[in-house]
Amino acid sequence: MDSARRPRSARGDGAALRGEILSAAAELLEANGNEAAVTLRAIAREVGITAPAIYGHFPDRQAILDTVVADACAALIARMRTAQGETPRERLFASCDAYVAFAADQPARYRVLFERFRPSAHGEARAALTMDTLTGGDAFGMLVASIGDCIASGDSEAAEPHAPALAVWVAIHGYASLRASLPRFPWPQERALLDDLIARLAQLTA
Amino acid sequence: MDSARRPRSARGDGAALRGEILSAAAELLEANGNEAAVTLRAIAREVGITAPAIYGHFPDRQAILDTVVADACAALIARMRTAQGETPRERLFASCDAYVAFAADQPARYRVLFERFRPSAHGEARAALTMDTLTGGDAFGMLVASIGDCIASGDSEAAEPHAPALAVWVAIHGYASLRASLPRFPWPQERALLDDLIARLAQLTA
DNA sequence: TGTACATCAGTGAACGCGCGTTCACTGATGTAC
DNA sequence: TGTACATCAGTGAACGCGCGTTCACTGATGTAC
Repeated sequence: MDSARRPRSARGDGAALRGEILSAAAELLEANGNEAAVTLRAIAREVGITAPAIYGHFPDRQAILDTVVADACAALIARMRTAQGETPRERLFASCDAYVAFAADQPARYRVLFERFRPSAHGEARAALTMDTLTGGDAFGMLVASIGDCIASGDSEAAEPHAPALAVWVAIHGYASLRASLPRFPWPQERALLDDLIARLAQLTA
Repeated sequence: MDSARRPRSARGDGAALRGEILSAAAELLEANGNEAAVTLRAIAREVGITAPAIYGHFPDRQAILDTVVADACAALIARMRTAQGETPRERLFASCDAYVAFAADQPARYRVLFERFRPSAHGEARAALTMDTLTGGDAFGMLVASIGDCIASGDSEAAEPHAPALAVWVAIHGYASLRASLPRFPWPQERALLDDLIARLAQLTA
């Protein structure tokens, strides 16, 4: 609740407010854990402007949420893409780590990401485009490729990469979601569980 | 949107409305997919009464949502408990099936169930009691017991049941959540994926 | 160099809406005498 | 058997609130002549 008034941007820097609006929206989303808390008035309070000033940068409230989610999606993919590793096996673990770390760092955005794919009662699923991005050539595609590399190098005993990649995705999604939902559950220490899920489902060799 | 007015209950049957309120709340939750849609006025419209009539049966709006979630939690556990099977292995599959089927039938309630465990910014996590119920002696405990039986019968190669049970829980939660979130994803047919997850993570013998 | 003007980056007041909740009430129905 | 009364199961009007969005505006700043 930053009640201080924000100094007006200089002449050419009107676009600076756009970024502050998006940051505030993301912050409100993470702090409250639900989209309903991200109101134009709450954003305005956070940024230190009045609510109508937002309309200079976004056509309506929904556009802000759409952008926050699209940015989060891009960030997740970027994070997976830059995951490093010496061997195919290490690259697979690094990609999964990046995925899980993203969900741990930005749990509300991670959750809202998936809520947006679900076709709603009113109108079609939002961000259908981002679904293709996530499941098509990118996040899921990277898992398939990574497991394909493990098969080629002999690190995985799987016959083909698609089915194991889907199994791994389901498992790391479950891991990320459940850890976020049940922080008080006595989770095993370190990475034992996550590594076990990946190793068994990607059919890695001992 | 049932706009017909509901006939007044007979003298002793005032409690009948309570059930109709809970059904309408659950229906609104499933139809809209979010808690915000479950308003007292929407419930009243659905049932065919006026909103203040609800206060005869629940102290406030939150109590209705709490009850819907608690009922869902009890239904999930009951469904798992009545899952049948000839062998330990079949009983494990049947329990997991029951879990996944519940999430598929009542996706919004399943999701909200977990949202409630998450400690929120304002106040502590609601329904901490139900968390113990779900993770303690019941849903998770049933998985542990079931895998323990598989180990005893030689159906599982695991050394102990706790870690595999957690892995299986994570995986079937991921499976249930992801299928609900991405209904348009090209999921493999039949039960191939789910069975594979369970078999590998519970370390079942071939 | 001075000045009129256009533009930019917002403000402040107001609108109509649906919401949770309260309050006083109403009309049917059972019970006591 | 009749009647006064208590109780039950709600209704209807109203409250204050925060919301998304609109509208007319304002004051600083750059630009043309």
